[in-house]
Amino acid sequence: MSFSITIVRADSRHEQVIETTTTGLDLFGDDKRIVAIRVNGDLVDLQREIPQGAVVEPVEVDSPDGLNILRHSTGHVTAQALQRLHADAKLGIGPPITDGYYYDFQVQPLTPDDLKAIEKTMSQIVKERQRFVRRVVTDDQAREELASEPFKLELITDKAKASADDGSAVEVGGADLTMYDNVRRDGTVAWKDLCRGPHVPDTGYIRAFSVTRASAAYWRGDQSKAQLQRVYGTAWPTKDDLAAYEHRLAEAARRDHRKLGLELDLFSFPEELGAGLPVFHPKGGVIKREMEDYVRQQHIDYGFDYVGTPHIAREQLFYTSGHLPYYGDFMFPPIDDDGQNYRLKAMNCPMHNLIFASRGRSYRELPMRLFEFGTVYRNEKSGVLQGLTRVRSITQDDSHSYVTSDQVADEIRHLLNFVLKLLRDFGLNDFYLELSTRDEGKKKDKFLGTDDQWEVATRTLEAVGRASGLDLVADPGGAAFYGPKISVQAKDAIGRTWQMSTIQLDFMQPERFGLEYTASDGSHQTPVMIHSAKFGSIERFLGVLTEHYAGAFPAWLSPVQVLGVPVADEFTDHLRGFLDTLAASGVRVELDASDDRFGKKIRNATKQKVPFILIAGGDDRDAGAISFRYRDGSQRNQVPLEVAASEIIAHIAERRNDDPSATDVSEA
RNA sequence: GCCUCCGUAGCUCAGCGGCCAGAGCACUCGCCUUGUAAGCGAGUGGUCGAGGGUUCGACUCCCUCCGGGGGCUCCA
Repeated sequence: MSFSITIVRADSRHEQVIETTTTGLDLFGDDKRIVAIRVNGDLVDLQREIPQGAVVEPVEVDSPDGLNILRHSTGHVTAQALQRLHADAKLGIGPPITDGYYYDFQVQPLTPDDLKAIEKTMSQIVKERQRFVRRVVTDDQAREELASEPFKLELITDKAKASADDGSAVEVGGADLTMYDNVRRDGTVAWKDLCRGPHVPDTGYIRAFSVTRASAAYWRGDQSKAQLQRVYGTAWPTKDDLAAYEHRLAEAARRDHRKLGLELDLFSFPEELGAGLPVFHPKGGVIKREMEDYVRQQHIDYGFDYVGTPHIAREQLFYTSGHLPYYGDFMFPPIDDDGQNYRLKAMNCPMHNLIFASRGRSYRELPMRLFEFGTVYRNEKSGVLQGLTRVRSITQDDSHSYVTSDQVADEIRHLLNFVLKLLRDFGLNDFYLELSTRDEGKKKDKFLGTDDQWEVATRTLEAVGRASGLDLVADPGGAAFYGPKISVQAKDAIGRTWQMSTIQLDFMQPERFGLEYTASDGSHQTPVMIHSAKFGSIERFLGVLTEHYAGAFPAWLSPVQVLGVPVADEFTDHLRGFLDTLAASGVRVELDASDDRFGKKIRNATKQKVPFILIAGGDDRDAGAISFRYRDGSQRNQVPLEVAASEIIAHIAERRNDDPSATDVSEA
C-alpha cells in the first residue's frame, strides 16, 4: 500500500510517494532540526499518522513554533525532574514564554540548590531519551490517572472553556483530552501529563537548556487562589544559541542603569528618603540639566508657554478633575491642615486647567500650549518600583494643549512630530506607536465619558497614527480614564522596547472644569485638551538612556566631556592651558592632576566613560599639540591644539549621538 | 499589596552562638611618576539595616519593621 503525500518546505515544494504505515518520524528520520509537522495546516507531533493525500510541512526547531515546542517539552522534563525530587509536588501549568518556559508547582519554596538539583535530574532524563507519546483519553480516564493532581483535575473539569496545562498558548479542545506519556527505552512510563501537545519526539532533542530561577505565582493568576512556585527555564536548539542568550542577559546586566548609576555617580536612592525616591548627584545632575535645557528650548520652539505650579493642592481639585475617584489609589493620602485636606499632586493637568480658566479666553488664543517640569507623586505599590524606570516622584515634561475640535488632528500631528524629533535627537531611532483605547468589555465603568466621545477621540488618534507611517499597535484597555492615547515605544541598543512619550486626548476634564473660550460667532465653546509628555518622565528617560548607551553617553550629555591626563607631572601645565581654553568655550573639562601613575589615570578615565581623554607628554608639548584617546580605545597622536579644540567644540555643539561614543569597550 | 531571596566599611564581598569583625578597591598621608586599563607603604573608616525577643552570651537563632533583587498582581 502506498500513500501520496505532499511535502512542503519553505523554499520548495515537491511530492513524494511514501511506503508503509506512515508517521511523521518515518518521513524525517532522525533529523533533530525537525521537531513537529503541520498536517493540512495543523501543528502535530512528528509521530502522528499521516492521512493519505495530506500536505505535510516540517516545523524546524528554530522556527517560532519549533521553539515553543522545544521549550514546552523542556517544561515537561522540568516537571518530571521536580516530581522525582519532591514526590509530593502538585502540578500547575507550564507554558512556553519569550526565550523560555515556566512550570508551576505546589511545593515548598525552592532554593538555588534545588534548582541545580532539578537541572541535574533533567540532564538524566534527557539522556534517557524518553519518547513523548500522545494518548487520547476520556474525562474519566484522565481523572483517574491524575487523581493525585488537584490542579489538573480542576483543568479537566473546566476543559470546555479553560486552557490546558500550558495555559493560553495551547487550548484543550472541546472534544478530546490528551495525555503525553514520557516512555523510557524499555517501554516503561516514566511520567505523564495532561497536555494538548505537540512535543518533540523524545527528550534527546533537548540539548541546550538551563533552569534560571524560581518565584511565586498564583494559580491562574488569581490572588485569592493557591500560591504556587513557578520554575523558570530556557531551552535552545543548540548550545551556541544558549550561550548567545546568556550573553544577551549579561549584556543587559552590564547596562543596568541601577548599577551604572552607582559606578558613574549619577544618582542614588537614599534609604532615608523612602522607596522609589531618587536623588541626582552632580554628574547625574548634568545629564538631567542637559535634558531639561534641550526640552525647554524645544517646547518654546514648538509654541509652548512655560508655566509653573505647586506640588500640593486642596483635595477638592482632584475630585473636580476626576483623578481622586478614578485614580485615587495612586495618590498619597491627604495632608490634614486644620480640617482642610491637601494632596500631593499626582498629575499636573488640573493646575494647567486653572491657568486656562484664570480669565476669559478667545478662539484667537488657541491652540494654547502650557508646559512645565512638574514633579508629581504617585504612591506606586512597593513591589513595582524599579530603579529610575518606576519611581514615586516623577518629573514630567508635561504639556497641555487646549484646542478647538477642528484643531485636534493638527495638534496631535504637531506633538507627534515634536516627540519623534526629540527621540531621534537622543539617539533612539527605532520605534513604533501604540494606540491605547478603552476596554470595550467589562471594565467600561473605569472610564469617563460617552461612547461617542471615545469613538471620535479614538478615531482621530488612529488616523494621525496611521498617517505617521510608523507601525501602530493596538492596546485595548490601556487608555487613561479620561481618554485614549498614543504612546511611542522606542527600542534601545539591545532591542528592548520602552514606553517613552505619550499623547493623550481628553474631552472630559475641560468639561469638568467648565473651561470655555469665545468662538468667532460669540458663542461659548469647550476646548479639547491634549496631554503630552515628551520624555515621559525625566527619571525614566534618564534610566533608559543610561541603558541604551551603557553609560557611554554622547558627548553633549556626558557629565565630563574632556578629561586631561598628563603622561607625567611636568606636562600638567601644558594640558591645563589647553583645557582652560576648552572650558572657556563651555566644554565640561576635568584634569587628573592626582599622583596616580599614567596607566592608572587612563584606567580611571576609561571606567568613567569620558568621551575625550586628552593626553599630554613630551612629544605633544614639543609639537604644540595634544593626543586623543577615544572611548573605543583608538588613539590620535600630536593633534595641533587649534585642530583639537575646534573638533571637540564642534562635536559637542552638534549634539551628535555617534562618534566617538558609538562603541564602548569598557571592561565588563 | 503578595511570594521569595537578600541587607557586614563609600563599593564588591569574606566571616561567626563566645578573644578586639576581616580583605580588595575607594578615601587620607608619605614616597614614586615620560606614552594609553591597577606603582609601593602606612592610615582613616563598621551600633554587622532598625527595633524587639530567645540565651550566661547574638553580627550569627526567632519575630516585626525599613530597604533592595527576582517574580506575581497592578498600572502606564
